[in-house]
Amino acid sequence: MLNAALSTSTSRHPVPASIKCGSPEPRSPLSLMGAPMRYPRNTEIFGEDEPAEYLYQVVSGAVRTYKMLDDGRRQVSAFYLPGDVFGFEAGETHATSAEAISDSQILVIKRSALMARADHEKDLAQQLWTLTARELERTQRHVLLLIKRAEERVAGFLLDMERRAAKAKAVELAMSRQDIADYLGLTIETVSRTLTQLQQTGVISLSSSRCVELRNRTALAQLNA
Amino acid sequence: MLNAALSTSTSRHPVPASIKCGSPEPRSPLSLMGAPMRYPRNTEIFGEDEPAEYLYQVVSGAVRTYKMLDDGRRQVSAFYLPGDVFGFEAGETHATSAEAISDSQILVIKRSALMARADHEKDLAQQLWTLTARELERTQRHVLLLIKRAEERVAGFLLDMERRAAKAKAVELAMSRQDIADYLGLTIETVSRTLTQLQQTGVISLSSSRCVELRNRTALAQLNA
DNA sequence: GCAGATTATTGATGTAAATCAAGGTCTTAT
DNA sequence: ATAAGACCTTGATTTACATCAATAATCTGC
Repeated sequence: MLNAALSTSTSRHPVPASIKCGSPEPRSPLSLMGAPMRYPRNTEIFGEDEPAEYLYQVVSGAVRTYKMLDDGRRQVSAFYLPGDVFGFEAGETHATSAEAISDSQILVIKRSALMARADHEKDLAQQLWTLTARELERTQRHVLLLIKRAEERVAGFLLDMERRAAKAKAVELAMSRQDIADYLGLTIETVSRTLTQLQQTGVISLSSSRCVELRNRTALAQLNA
Repeated sequence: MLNAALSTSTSRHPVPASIKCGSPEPRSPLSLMGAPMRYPRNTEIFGEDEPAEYLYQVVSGAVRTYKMLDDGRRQVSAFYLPGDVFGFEAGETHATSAEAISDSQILVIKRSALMARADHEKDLAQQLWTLTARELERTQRHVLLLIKRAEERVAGFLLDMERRAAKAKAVELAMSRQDIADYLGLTIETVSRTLTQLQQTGVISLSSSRCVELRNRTALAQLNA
């Protein structure tokens, strides 16, 4: 009952119901001709160690890539939102598996066709190289998150999501607490507690568990330093 | 004295003094024309956010790249051994700082010259792209290490060093415990204790603090799984 | 060889996050 | 509407690692 009191009166609904979450708008960093495909929630897009025949661009929805460890732990490598390109490997096989987090529309581009074109179109070759470089930068930021304390990891994650998400009053989190935990190297309990704590200190506000409003960006940025 | 007894009689010198550490031999993955430069131990090669004018290849010695966080923590991003190429950025500035771990000879190649050549030499462009992709894979393996327990991180680190080092009976660690700790997101004490423990269980043997013999690769691989 | 500095190890204690456990809330289907 | 299941939160306890502190080994120059 202390529990119920806390959750209904103070923590869970401190924001007007009018605040809506926005979904990101598709962007087009690369002029990609490809087949639009639909992937229902939780379906596999490709598997680890499968030949990397295609390159993917999210049109709508969200995607997670991950690796499974032998003992069942899962490391989520990245989240991809509308506009993002993923599945582009240097080698012949995928380094991770990919799944749709929610029902997603995804542009699927044949790798061989792309590479053939890149062979004589320098601009395209350059764009593909840039894609790899961006992915490297993203992964380096991920490393930087993983050496920090739980609160700092969550803060960094929220800022990243906000930066990449549609400009809206609040950030829609497409992924579950488990997904976030596996991305940040934490447990769902720690993620949940940390979010609650950030809410209690007024840094964020959760209108629902998947919709976060960043109320004090300065504080978050400080945690992310 | 328990201390002294332990360290002198059982743990510290269980291997014949004859076991020598090997240093890696220079390899040449890229035919790089560049100026050979000498960097004394602990000198800076480039700084974070500096314009990335050069690409570097280690000839001898060892290099660490790292980022400093606002509160003084240091994240070591990577170690580079003879043959390795580093400092190649997609953007115009370096994402990390780089320092020589030991006195090092390093080939320094002008980026603008390289890029100009790559513009009409497709093979070279391809090699440069591959470099970025390799770095990405390396960083992804680093992420995978950081979500694991201390013992697993150290095991993974040792296996990586062994794989990259010269074929020799034992692996020479060019870097300090602090460097290793900052790479693995641990403290020097935890790194030290973990190594001691691996030695006590017969998985490795330390002829000196910088020279490790992997006695049970299977056990290490299991930890690294 | 010895003094001082640097680096590494070890021990005692503290703490952030994991684990274990129980409810609560939201979603979906009947 | 209600039941079943997935997802999320919260509390109690444990634990892996950090921190604090001291000593030991190794390196460097005199």
